[in-house]
Parts: sequence; C-alpha cells; structure tokens
Amino acid sequence: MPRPDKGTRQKLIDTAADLIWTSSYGSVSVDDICRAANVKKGSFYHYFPSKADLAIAAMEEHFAEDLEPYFQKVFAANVPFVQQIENFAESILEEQRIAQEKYGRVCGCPLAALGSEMIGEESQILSAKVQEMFGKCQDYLKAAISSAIAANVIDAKDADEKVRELHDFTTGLMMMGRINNTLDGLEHDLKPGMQRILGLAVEQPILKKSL
Amino acid sequence: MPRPDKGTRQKLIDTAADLIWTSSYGSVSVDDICRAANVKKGSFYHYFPSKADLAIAAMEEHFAEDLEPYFQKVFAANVPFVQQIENFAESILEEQRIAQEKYGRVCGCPLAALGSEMIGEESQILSAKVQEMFGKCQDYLKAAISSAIAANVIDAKDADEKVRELHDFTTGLMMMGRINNTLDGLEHDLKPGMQRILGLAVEQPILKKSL
DNA sequence: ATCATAGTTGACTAATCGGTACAATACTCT
DNA sequence: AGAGTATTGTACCGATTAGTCAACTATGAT
Repeated sequence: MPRPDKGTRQKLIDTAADLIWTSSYGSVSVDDICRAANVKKGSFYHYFPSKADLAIAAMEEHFAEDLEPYFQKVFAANVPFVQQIENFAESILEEQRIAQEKYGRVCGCPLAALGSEMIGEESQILSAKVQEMFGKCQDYLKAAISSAIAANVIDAKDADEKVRELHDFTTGLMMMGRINNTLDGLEHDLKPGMQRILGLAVEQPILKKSL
Repeated sequence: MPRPDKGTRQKLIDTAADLIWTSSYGSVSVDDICRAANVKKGSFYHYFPSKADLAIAAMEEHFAEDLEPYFQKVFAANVPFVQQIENFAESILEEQRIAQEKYGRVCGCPLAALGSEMIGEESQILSAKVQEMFGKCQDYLKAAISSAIAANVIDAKDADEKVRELHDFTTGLMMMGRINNTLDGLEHDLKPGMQRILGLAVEQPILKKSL
C-alpha cells in the first residue's frame, strides 16, 4: 500500500456532510463538494463511485462517530431512566446549538432532512439507509424504555408506541427548528414534552410555586 | 381579453404540486412538470416567471383551497374543543390516506418537506413562504386553544407553547410517515398524542376495561 | 373585417449536471 | 534506484438544467 489515503477521502465526507446538512442533497453538486474540499473531481470518483455513495458514507460516519457514541453514553445502563431522558434532551439541544454556532443557522436532523428529500423512485438506496439508521436509533430508545417499564419506573403498555412518540416528537421539533431557523421550540418544549410522553414528572422551568 | 386562460395555468399548478409533493422540489425539473402537464415550456414561462414562482403559487393554492377550509371547518366556533381536536387529528389522517391511495405512498406534510429542503442561501423566498403559511396554520390552533384555556376546558399557562407542541408533534409524525412510507405512526399516535399534550382525557383505543 | 392581444409553440441558449478517460505524479516496497 | 501502484489533475462527455425568444394562432372588441 503506497500512500495510506491520509485525508482526501475524509475531507470529502466532512465537506459533503456540512454542505448537505446546511442546504440539501439536491442543491449540492459534486463540483460544489470538490471545490469546498479543495479536491479535484478525479479524486472524488477515485474514492466514491457516485454522489449517492458519498452521501451514504457520510451518513454512516455520522452515525458511527456521532450518534452511536451519543446513545451509548446517554443510555448507559448505570444511569437512571429519568436522568437518561434528561441527558437525551440535553444532548440534542447541545448538538443543535453547536451546529447553529458553526453554520450560522439551525440545521435540524440531517437524517430526517435527507430522508424527506430522498423519497420518490430515484435513489431508494439513500432512503433505505435513512430508515435503517432511524431504526437503529429507535433500538436504543426501546431498550431504555423497555427496562424502565420492567422496573416500573414508568407506566406504559407498549414500549414501541412510546418509542415512536418520543422519536416523532423529537424529529418534529428538530424539523421545525430547521424550517423556522430557531432553537426556541427545542429549548422550551423538548425536555418537558419527552417527560410528558413518558408520564414522568415534568419539572417546572422557572417558577415552582403554584397559586 | 381574448381567451380566458381556461386550464393551462391550473394544470401546471396541480401537476407541480403532485410531482413535488411525491418527490422533492429539487428533483422535479421544469421539463418534468411540462411533460406531465402536457404543456410546452413556452407556456410555462408565459404564466410563471420562474420555477420558484410556480412553487409559490402551488403553495398558496394549497393553503387557500385545502388548508384554510379545513381549519375553518375543524375549528368552527360552535364545535366544542374536545371535538375540534378529534376532528383535527381525523382530518389529517384522512388527507394522508387519500394521498397514499392517490400517489401510492405516504407523502407527509408538503409544507414541511419543502421548507426543510429550501434552507440555505438560495430561494429564501420559498422558505419564507413556508414559514408564513405555517404561521397561519398556527394562528388557527392558537385561537382554538386560547378560547379553550379561557373557558377552562384545558389547563395551560401558555397557549403559544401548546400550539408549538401540537404543531411540532403533528409535523414530526407526518414527516416520519413520509420517510418510512407508513401511516402506522399517524394512525396510532396522532390523536392520543394531541390529547396528551393538551391534558385531555385520552380515550383508550380498543379495550375500555381496565384490570 | 380588422386589429390588438392573450395564449401557444418549438427551437434555442449558456451553464451546469454527474460521471469518465487517461496521463502525470507521488508514494511504498524491494 | 527502480518497479509498481495509489492518488491526483485536466480535459472532456452527453444529458439535463432553468430560462429566452420570435413566430404563430386563436379570440374578443370595435
């Protein structure tokens, strides 16, 4: 093996992730990515057979490098469920804040944005990948919720239903954050909304005293 | 006025709405729209100065013809709040079912799909339009919730917060329906989720008897 | 009947799209 | 040093993109 592929491939993945996340798959061209990454087109197609393959690689890396560690840490077995949920909401908020600082706008959930765009005949590969990754995310949620149910921490009949509600609510908040370019909804509603879905005590944000 | 523009313009709007809703704005070309509508390109640019203008016209028509009547009817003043919410959830489900039958797939919320795709420098006009229309939708919700609070039908401090939660939850469910191409989430979770957000009694789906 | 005008048409851009071909280069191993 | 291969640069491809334009047709008002 001559040169061990130091950074070109990685630079392409990172650049593509940035550009696509802050706009959309369709509006980012291969030339855009190459220009922003300062990589020539020949190199692009040396590493990736197509634009879609790069997007898939970017998604897989995003999951392996960002999402999976997040879930592992947030839903670690030694953390009590109530704390897990709190950390979950907090880590989402933090990710969005960092992205906002970095890119100058609220970006929402990259998987949801890509998945929504990639429906329709073409590029079912990307669509399937998004679904697969959402499934993996929900597996973490389900494991946590199932043991909370088993331990009688929360009262619910159907873990799957709670997972769906939690996930869909979260995705909706992130999506509206992206569309309206504001973190307000996430900041105000994410944590209490999750707690309400799970039947946990909702902590009052400012005033604890009732009239 | 010679010929009163019978149907060409309308056909373009309808076709564009269909194509964009079932895939995305970026992946539908002007040629695609013209081909599907059986309209020549020259005619297209006779009625619309650009592709974006057609999309805006389609959105405005969708709002005026579909959304506004929906909201007017669902949130009519003589309907009790609990029933309003039930009808709201039901009408969303029905819209999605009809679309699924018509297009062979779950399409979700066209505004959210377009709004998510249209972020980034280009075409802020479309993005702004989506935000404007979501705002109008939320106005209907807010009016209904505010009077429910005033009438002590529900117990909430902040109407805006409830509006956001309701709207974001709904959008999330529709978005995940679109991405996963299934109505399961909407069918199972939409109505009870709304009721839970509003603190209404959640009706049990199948069994009414508790143990 | 005629004339202004709304509507239609198809041919036409210039730019960009994703992707390819291939020679030149840079590196590792022997 | 030299062989061999991974990587890069450049030039290119045909298809498609959004959008233009001048010519044409149908119509309604006078």
